[in-house]
Formats: sequence, C-alpha cells, structure tokens
Amino acid sequence: MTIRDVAKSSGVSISTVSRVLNGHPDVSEAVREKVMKAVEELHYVPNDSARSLVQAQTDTIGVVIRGIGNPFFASVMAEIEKAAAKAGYEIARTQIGAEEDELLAGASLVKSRRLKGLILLGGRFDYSAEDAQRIDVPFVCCTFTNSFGDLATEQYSSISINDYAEAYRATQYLTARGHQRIGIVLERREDHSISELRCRGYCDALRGKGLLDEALIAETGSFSMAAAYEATKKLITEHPEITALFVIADSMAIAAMKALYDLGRRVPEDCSVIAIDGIEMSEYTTPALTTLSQPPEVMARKAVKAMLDVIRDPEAHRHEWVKTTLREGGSVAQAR
Amino acid sequence: MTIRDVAKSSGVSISTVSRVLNGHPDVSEAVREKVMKAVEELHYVPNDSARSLVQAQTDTIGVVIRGIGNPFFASVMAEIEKAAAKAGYEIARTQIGAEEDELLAGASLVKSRRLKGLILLGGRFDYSAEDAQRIDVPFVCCTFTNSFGDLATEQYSSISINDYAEAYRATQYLTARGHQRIGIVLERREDHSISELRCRGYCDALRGKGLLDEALIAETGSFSMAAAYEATKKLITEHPEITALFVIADSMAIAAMKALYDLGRRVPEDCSVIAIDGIEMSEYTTPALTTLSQPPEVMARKAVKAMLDVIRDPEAHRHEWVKTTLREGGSVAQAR
DNA sequence: TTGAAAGCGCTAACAT
DNA sequence: ATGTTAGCGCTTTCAA
Repeated sequence: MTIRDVAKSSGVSISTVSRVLNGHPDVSEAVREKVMKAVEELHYVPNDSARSLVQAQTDTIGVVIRGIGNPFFASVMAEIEKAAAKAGYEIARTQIGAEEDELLAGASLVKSRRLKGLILLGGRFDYSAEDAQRIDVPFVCCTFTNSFGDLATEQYSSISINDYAEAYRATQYLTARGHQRIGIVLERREDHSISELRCRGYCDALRGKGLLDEALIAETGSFSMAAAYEATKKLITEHPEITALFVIADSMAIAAMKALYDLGRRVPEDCSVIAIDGIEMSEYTTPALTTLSQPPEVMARKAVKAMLDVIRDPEAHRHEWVKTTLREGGSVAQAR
Repeated sequence: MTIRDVAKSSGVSISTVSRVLNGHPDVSEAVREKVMKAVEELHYVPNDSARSLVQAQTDTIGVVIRGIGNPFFASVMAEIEKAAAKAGYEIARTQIGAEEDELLAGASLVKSRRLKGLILLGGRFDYSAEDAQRIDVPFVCCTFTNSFGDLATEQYSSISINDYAEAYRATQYLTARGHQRIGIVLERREDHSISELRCRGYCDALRGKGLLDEALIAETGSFSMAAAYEATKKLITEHPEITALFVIADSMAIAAMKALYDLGRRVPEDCSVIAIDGIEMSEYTTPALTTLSQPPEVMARKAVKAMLDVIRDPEAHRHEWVKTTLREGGSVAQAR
C-alpha cells in the first residue's frame, strides 16, 4: 500500500496524490476529492521514513526526552509543543531510557528528520567538546547544563535552575528557622550531576555558619523512593538529633517523610523537610511538602525561545538560570 | 555526512561500509578497522529513515505508548523491551499524547518500520472493525480491551485487568467490612472506558446488597489530582454519612485522602479509601493506600508472549485477564 | 572479499 | 492543473 496504489486507484499521477496529501494549493477540487476518497478506502498511511528521507529541510525541532516516565518532563514537553507550534515549527520527539545516550539518540534523530535544532530534555552534565560535535545542529540543554564538562559556552545553550544556589537557598531556609543539625538525602555525593551540585550548595550554606557535619550526608545510591526511605531511616536512627532534612527531590522527600513517620517522628514538629522539584504529588501529602518548585512552562518557553534564536543566529548561544518558586507546604517548622 | 563520505574517506565502496556497519561476516579485518576508524573520525551516524525504508522485513515489534508521563507504562515498557530482546526481537516505540489517535500512530509506525506486529500500551475501548483494519499487522491491546466496540475477538489480542470484576471486588472489600454508605470517585460515568466499567462493578456490588445510591457517584471530569480533590470535598460535604470511598485510580485516591484530611476526617477511622492501580507513590502516603495492584511485569510479559504467538500464527489471537493483587495499606478500617 | 547497481516510498523541480 | 523524473541514504542482490 503505497502512494502508487492510491494514484492508480484514483486515476491520477503520484505527484498529484502527493500534492493532495501535503495540502498544496494547485490541485482541482474534483481531483482532491477523488484522491481523498481513494486514501480513505485503501486506508492509506504515508511512509514517514520515505517522507523524511526526501525532505530537504523542514522547520522541525527535535526533542530527546531522557527518562521514560518522568511527569515533570511530560509537562515541559506539552509546553514545548505549544511554543513551537506558535512559532510555526514542527516537533520531532524521541524518548530514551536513563541509561541510554541522549547525544547518540539526538544525532540519529537529526539525521533522520533533517532537524534545524535539538532540545535535550535531561542529560549528562559532563559533555566533552568532542561529544558535542556529534550533533551538527545547534542544541539546547533543558533542565541541565554542562557543569562538569569542557564544552565552550558558545557551543550550546542551556536553560536550567542553578542547582548550587537553589540548594543553598533551601538549606538557608532551614537555618533561618533555627535548625542546627540538618541532614541531606541525595543520590551519590560525586555523581557529576545534580546530587553533587546540590550537595555543594548545602555544604557551603552550613559551612558558613559552622554547622557542617559530613556525617549527616546520606547517600541513597538511586533516585528510587525505596532507597530514599531506607537511607532516611538509617540517617535518623544514627543521628536522632537531626531536626531538619534537605532532600534533593520531591519524590525522595515523600519517601523520607514516610520514614520519619514510621520512626515515630512527626513532620514538621520533630523534623522539618524541604526539597527541590515541585511535583503535583507533593501538594497532596500530609503535611504538604515545602519545596522549591521548578516551573515547567517557563523552562519550556525559554528553551524554545533559545532554540529559535540560535537557529536564526548560530552565535546566539546563551545560558539561562531559571529561578524556582518557594512553594510552602506544612513540612517545615521553627526549631525548638 | 552519509555512508558515501565514509566510503570515500576509507577508500572502499559503500556496500562494504554497509556490511561493516551491519556486522556482516564477510569483511576482512583490515577493511573493517579502516572503515570503523573513518566512522569514528567523521562522527558518522546512519540515517534511520533510509535504513528502514529499504529494509524488507525486520524482526521488529512496535509499541505505541499513550500518555507521555505515565509511570505505570514506563514500567510495562521496560519489561516489554526485556522480553522482546530475549525472543530476538527489536522494539520500535513511539509515544503519543492522550488526545492523539493510537491507531493512526500505530499504522504510521508499521509502515515506516516494516513491523511484524504492534503492541498498544493504552488506548480506546471502542474500536470499530473498520478502525482495526487500518493496522495491517496483528496487534495486542495492553492494559485495555475492546469492551465498547464491535471488534471481533479474532481481530486482535488483549491483555488487561477485568475492570468490572476488580471494581466489584474493591467494593465488596468495603461492604465486607460493614460499610453501607460507600461513595465512588471516577472521571466520567459514561466514558466508554475504565470509569464506566469500574462504575458498573461498583454499582452491581452494591445493588446486590440493596446499598446502591446513585447520589454517591462523584464525577471529576478529568484524571487530575486537583479534580479528584474537589470532587471528593463536594461529595463528602453533601453526604457526610459516607464511611468509605472507592476511587478508580491511585493518584486520584491520594488527592481524595487529602480532601478528607482537610475536611477533618481521619483515614481510615472516619472514612476508608480503596483504589485500583498500585503505583509506587501510594505506598508512601500516610496511611499507605489499600489498593488492587496491577502487575506491570506480568502484563508486559503476557503482551509480548501474545504478540509472538500471533506473529507465528495469525489465528492465535487471545484475550487474557490479569488478576490484580490486593496490596493492603492502612486506608481501610472496619465500619463502626 | 569486494564493488556496481537496483530500488525502498516519497517530494519537488521541471515539463507540459 | 497535472505528469514525468531525479534523487534522498541505505541494504541487498548479483557479478566479479
């Protein structure tokens, strides 16, 4: 079932069918109807591969989404599609697992779909200049930036929160309320990614006040809730004097609150909890989680804006930090 | 940057490059190395479209995932990939929004990638026979089945839970504990989808005992937590005599519990809550949610199994109901 | 073991 | 307004 069959069935040439399918204006109404009828009857569906193979250049931006079931990326994605549509761009998206290589997937997408640019939704913080060269269209890192690699800033754009500064702020929020023994729950201390950056912010915020105690750093080894639950239990059991916890992600913080509850500690009376993310779920815990919320719509719009600018002018690469919004729940209290 | 450039750079023909890239055995070691070196240096990435355009038939199964950020589908997907790999099949996946047409996306994928079969991860419950014909390879519906359409059972396979029976069971779980005034929170009563099926199970379970009161059916209009929160508040305010709630999805149940809490009702002492889904998050609420848990791995494995069977024998279409597992949290108590 | 050439399904430039 | 035709980048015969 190809365009050829449709042409035959409707008694016109394949180029006419192509024109009808692509909404070209120079087709008579009679022919258009004939063709559409044949398309319907034959259940014809164009072959996307053939189509993109032959298309020289399209106004298309690719998006590589890293992490299959990430609801935050889902919201960002929805907004990216809207913003791109408004600017007259198509979106070609592909989704990869957390263990796959987003640059490889991106390069592949660029080739296949003749993209004008690429947005990476989540990825490594440590690209080498070499790595980046594999993508031969301008690209924008969304929700992360190249804190640990040797990319020149002119080689890419990025839209992200300032992980260091936001972690500093979260920690400060706790010290400002009189907390002195403040623990942190993170994935791995030196992961060359958000854990490491946020840990630095936490450490610096406490060090300045002479409150830093590295024994209060709990590593989970993964981003799973189960791991966060166990790590929190261990941390609190070993350091019962802790009165506040900074957890690097909302989902992990929810697990941490459960751990505290199961240890007989009330949140926030016995132990406060703050996190960074702002997912929907953490508004519905009891108490609601106090968290620094990343705005998906803002990040999406800025990413598309950066993409369009740099498509127009390859020198226009920029790096923006998006501010989080403090979403106060009921999980933080004054220290007694 | 095409296969042609690689050929030129390494001084061989394009067919030789193709052979190297595809791991064909009849290439000398010297040539293989030369080609690989050129590939590295040029950062060559094959064009997927061209590749799939020319490939006659591949051992590939397509998966259309409906709903971008659905963590349940993410777990199912991971297991599908494993199971398919074990059977020597590739997976081509595509992801669509909840408003897009999974059959269209599927048909397109089939054409583009010359698939042997298609797995639909989430979709409408009301395909017409006409609809199904648009897919010209065998397909398996995973997590849903055609309860409201006129598809012949020989036209497709399905792996799903029995929404009606599971809802019946959930409701019965509540009546068995002495509850008489039992509300339900669902999306739309006649959505031709899970809400409708689960509502029937709920109704029949109560009707048999003379406990059915249609005033206790709360429609949210969407699957969002915010809508579930509001609907629950309204329902409980209007019917304060309610002592138990069946909510059709875990995420909505979490919002419902928050609504109860905000109304000053304790769960489970004042009002019990049960749901269907079994997402990770609902283990970490306080109290943990009692829910009928759908097993993603089982559904994935059965879907792949069904797919392989029906690829081998087109007559082998089958319809399986997967049983949920009761995951008892602390959200249900005996009625006082 | 290697190369030449056909052709996958489609779009677009060029003819008519 | 419609048809003819040349590729897009690749895999795969077929020949050497």
